[in-house]
Amino acid sequence: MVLLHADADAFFASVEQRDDPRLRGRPMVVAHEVVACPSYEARALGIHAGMATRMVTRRWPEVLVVGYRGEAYEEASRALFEVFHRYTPLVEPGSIEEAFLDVTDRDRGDPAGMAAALRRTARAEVGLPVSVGVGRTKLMAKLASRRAKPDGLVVVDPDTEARVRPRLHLDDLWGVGPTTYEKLHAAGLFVVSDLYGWDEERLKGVVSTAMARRLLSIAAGTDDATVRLPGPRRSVSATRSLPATRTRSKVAAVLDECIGRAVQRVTGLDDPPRLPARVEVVVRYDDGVQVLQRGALSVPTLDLGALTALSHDLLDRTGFEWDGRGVTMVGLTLPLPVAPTAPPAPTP
DNA sequence: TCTGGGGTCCTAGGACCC
DNA sequence: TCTGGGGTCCTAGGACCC
Repeated sequence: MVLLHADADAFFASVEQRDDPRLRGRPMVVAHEVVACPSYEARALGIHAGMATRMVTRRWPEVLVVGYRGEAYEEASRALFEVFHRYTPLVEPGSIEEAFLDVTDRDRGDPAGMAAALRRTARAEVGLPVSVGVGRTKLMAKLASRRAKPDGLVVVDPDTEARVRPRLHLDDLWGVGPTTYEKLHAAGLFVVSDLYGWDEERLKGVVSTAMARRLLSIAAGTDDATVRLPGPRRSVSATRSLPATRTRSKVAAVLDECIGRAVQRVTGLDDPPRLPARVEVVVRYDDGVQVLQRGALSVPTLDLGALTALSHDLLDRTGFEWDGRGVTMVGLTLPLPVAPTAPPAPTP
């Protein structure tokens, strides 16, 4: 197997720098209330995603701030994936800006050459820097692209893999987050080689069944190398951060704007559109706590009136008005049914 | 200092059925 | 009337990813 993991660097910021020459080579951030994506020049100053925008501009007045342009990023993503598909039909999106590509038997024995060609094409035609990692499994390709950033290429060949794999730290594994690592740590497991000698039954006493299987396959070198084509989108969400507020009308107005955006995106997804049967409304408070409320529509619909009525109901149920904290984010998710029915087969 | 504005997947438990 | 074993579907809640 030869897998590539292609990952655009500082994606939102790179799109902005591409579209506005005045931003190129300068520290800048894509941000609303907080920073969503700093350019590499801004990262060099110590700026990272999640910082309050006001703090950034106060401390680094030379940093330019631009707003979030969702449609521009989606268009750039489409162009990027169009390039990916020239190298193989087997493309599994990881997010708007990254994908696994299975190029087994297509790379003419020169995966590095193919990866370099992909990077050149993305740069020339889409105008974006893309880092690429090459490996035998998804994990290896992913670790390689992480190592390749920014704007680089790293190949993990079998010899390198054999050397590196046992020494991988468990919290560097994709899929192992703080909660899981805490459990592994408590069981005395820190690196991949610590898993040698463990079996599934025993590891299931530490982490969930699925996680135990995944970890043991990583230790055995038989981890996931299957690139899966994307299925239909499972949900669409729209959220928006705002300056901490307790004013009901402000929160409701931002939520209404999110409903509009989400409905538009669902409508653009399929023809005819799939209709949500439920709505989830989320609120984040200024102490960082998030509250989610879910509710069912009486009938699946994209009708703005019905969605707004239910969403406002759910918003009330989050208790945002009376618990004294300010609201710093509000939004909603529309879970979508898997495609209703396949189109009828053509009649012979 | 643990976020933005998006997403996916897993698991537990209840409802319901035979 | 109660118990039991087994299956499926749905939802809530988390963990995790960029």
